Amino acid sequence: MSTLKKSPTEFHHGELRESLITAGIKQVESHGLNSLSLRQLSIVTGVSQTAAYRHFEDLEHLKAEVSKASREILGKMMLARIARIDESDPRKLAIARLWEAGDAYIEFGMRRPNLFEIAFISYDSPKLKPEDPSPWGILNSCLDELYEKKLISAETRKDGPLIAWSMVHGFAGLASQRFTGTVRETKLSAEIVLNSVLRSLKIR
Amino acid sequence: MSTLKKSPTEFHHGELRESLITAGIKQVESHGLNSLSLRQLSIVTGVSQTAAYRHFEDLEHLKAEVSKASREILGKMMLARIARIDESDPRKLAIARLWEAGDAYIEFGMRRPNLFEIAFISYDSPKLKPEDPSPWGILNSCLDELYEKKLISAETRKDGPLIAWSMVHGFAGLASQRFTGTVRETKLSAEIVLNSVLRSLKIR
DNA sequence: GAACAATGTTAACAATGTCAACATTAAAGA
DNA sequence: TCTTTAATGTTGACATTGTTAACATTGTTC
Repeated sequence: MSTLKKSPTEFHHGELRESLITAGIKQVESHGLNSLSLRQLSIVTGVSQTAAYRHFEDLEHLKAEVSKASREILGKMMLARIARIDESDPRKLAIARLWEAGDAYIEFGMRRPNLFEIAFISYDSPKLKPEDPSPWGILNSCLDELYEKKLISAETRKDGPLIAWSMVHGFAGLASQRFTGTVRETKLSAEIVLNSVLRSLKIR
Repeated sequence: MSTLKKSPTEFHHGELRESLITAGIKQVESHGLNSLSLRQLSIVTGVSQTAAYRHFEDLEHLKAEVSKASREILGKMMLARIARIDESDPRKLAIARLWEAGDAYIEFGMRRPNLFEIAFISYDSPKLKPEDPSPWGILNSCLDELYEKKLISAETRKDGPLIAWSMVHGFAGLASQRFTGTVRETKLSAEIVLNSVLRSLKIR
């Protein structure tokens, strides 16, 4: 277990900060946000109860880092879906990228609700620099591309991120809490929502 | 203080359950979700540390009730805004009702972010019956009215709740965390979002 | 190689969730 | 009315956790 190793010596772990965040992600994903504790995390990682305090000011800062890591996972999932698209028509490609990015966002909310929860819970108290690539950044790239390909207006380019993110984020949040019925229903609902996003952007 | 009184006798509080929920709302609103504790709540309410256990199975169940109470507050705010509308044209009235309901929802997220947070945090573990009137119910009433007035299609009546709620809920959540800049900007953004909802519903 | 910074450990305290045992009151049935 | 019982509240106790202080070990720098 990489989370258990202490390298290079037995005393110094070597990558404790990263291990703690990784263990935090695992813990939150499998047992929920409330189960996150500095002590248990330290022990699982193979160090003493208070070792984490050498890397995080307090529990809130640790949570903020796990939150950021969750958003990074989400960002990677979005990029992975975008990379998998097979489409030669540049216009269709631009639209497909927005669609897949949004669908990946929704899938993340459905499949990993606990990570989605911590990803977007008030995490700005301990100030963090925006991760790269962030979901917000990816969305803006998609809209940039749509604008370059003349598929949306300048005004829509300006308001689009707000509209698209609100809709997708809102649905993902509701779906992650099973507000929207079964998974099968949610799949269909996701299509409705994504189609509605495209309509809102008034794609030409 | 109603939360402190023990009636009718000194031993029995009389309305402890309601007092605890009310105190919980206050506590969450002013000091955040994490500050909620059974012990402190009991003491604030004027009873012993463990009195709350006669009314709530555990902390999670107490949270679920505070969550439900928060949604009820939101529902009342939406209804209050709807009731304040002065509009004689039935069609304009129906549209205004949806607008005001959505705007109240967004305002709730902005002005009372801590209540908004607990209102829509995974609260379904301890099963609860839907409160009355729920935000979801109010939204559906608005769409019913739009449909009766022939302002939206049957299909939109079906998909509308999902679309409208996703958009408004998503934006409210983002706004409650100041993702969208200053309050002034948020006011403008709210208009953009609500206009986008109306466009998505393809009002005739 | 010595001084210093970084990292990890141990011990301790307060706050909290929770349970068990007990006390008091209200409610219901004789 | 009186007794029994359920509902409600209290006290004491224990485990877990966040957090700090004091101390120990290791890596780094001059």
